[in-house]
Amino acid sequence: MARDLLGKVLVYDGPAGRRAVRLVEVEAYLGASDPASHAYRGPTARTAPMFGPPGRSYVYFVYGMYHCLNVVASRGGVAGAVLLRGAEPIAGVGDDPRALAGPGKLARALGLTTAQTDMDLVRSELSIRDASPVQSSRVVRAARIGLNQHATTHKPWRFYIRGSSGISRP
DNA sequence: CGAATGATCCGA
DNA sequence: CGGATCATTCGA
Repeated sequence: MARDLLGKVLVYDGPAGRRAVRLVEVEAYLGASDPASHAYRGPTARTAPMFGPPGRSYVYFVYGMYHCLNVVASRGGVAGAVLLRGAEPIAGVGDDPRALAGPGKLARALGLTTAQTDMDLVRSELSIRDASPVQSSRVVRAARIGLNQHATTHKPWRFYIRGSSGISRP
């Protein structure tokens, strides 16, 4: 579940060395039942990772200048992914959480591009590691951000840690 | 092919 | 609120 990614540590051992952050904001996207999902209209070359096994990365390029990182998390055999939207600095990304507040900024701070799509997030240079669970009382559940009206489901599939400074929008 | 569009961000 | 800026997708 998307919510369970909160508090976990994302590590990228890239060309610039180790970069690590603590996830504080995520959004869930389903497949055919979710008009806002890239998997809504079936598989394409770009969205192929979303239809593969869970626990891998799906990175896409948008607006001609930003990359966004997702964790593939199919639900009962149905395509799905979790968009990583915000984090707090741990190592190698400076010390300003605002530089990690937003999916485009997060991917940029880590140095991720579509070259890092479809990677094994358990055992590769891009990985997610367990951390102590975040208390439910610290988690806020809300509507997702940035979707056009038609794709908006109004379902509360955005999760973030209350009070964190690495959040894109309170 | 050509055109429209977008899970964003920044600055005015 | 609009501009930047281009890979991807869809229709002809």
